Amino acid sequence: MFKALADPTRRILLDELTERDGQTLFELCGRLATKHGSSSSRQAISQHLDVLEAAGLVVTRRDGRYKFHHIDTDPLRPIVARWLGDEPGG
Amino acid sequence: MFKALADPTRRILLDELTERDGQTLFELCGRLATKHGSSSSRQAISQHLDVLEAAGLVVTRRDGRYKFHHIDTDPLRPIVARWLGDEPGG
DNA sequence: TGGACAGGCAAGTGGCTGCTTGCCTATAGT
DNA sequence: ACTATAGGCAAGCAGCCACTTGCCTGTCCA
Repeated sequence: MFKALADPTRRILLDELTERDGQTLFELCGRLATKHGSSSSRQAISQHLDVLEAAGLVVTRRDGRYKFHHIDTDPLRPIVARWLGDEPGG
Repeated sequence: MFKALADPTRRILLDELTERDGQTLFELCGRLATKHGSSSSRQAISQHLDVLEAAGLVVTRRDGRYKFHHIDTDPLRPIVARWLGDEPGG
């Protein structure tokens, strides 16, 4: 799961899904190319999304020929509390 | 910084420093071999500590021929809030 | 001053990872 | 049925990363 966060492109994908949840692959491709100047191909982004889904950070929902990607931040919460000692307030 | 967390050995090192702060390289080597069954060599662990230090997660303090490693959890706090939307209570 | 201990630097190597390339499946519109 | 769109699968390649190996510097103790 930590490895899923290690890649900058994947973090940008999470940023995009945070800003606008439920985007399709092609939408994310366009967003990354336009807003972030990323030159990643469709396959590259698709594979990144696979990694994020395998890590549980992204859940997908199919509707016809579209596949919508939704962010799931639940796995993110305990990963840092491991070393912060479960102090929620900081 | 995320890449620093991507390696399991480095996460174990942070675990060790959380449990007992200010350990030397040789102490950490012994701990990892004994408690975690890690077969990492001294150089490997030294390089991991370098990565953690470069990421700002570990600060070092020299005292004679000893070098003590201290964990710094401050960089950990904002990294997840990026996607959690700064909700401290969860 | 010499030896043991704690740590560092640099080159080399194997495996993993991210990306590309090429082709394929499935749905929507006409 | 035909075409365009949205997405998937698999092989191959290049770069990076973790690890090893070998040697070196600096510090404590007798």
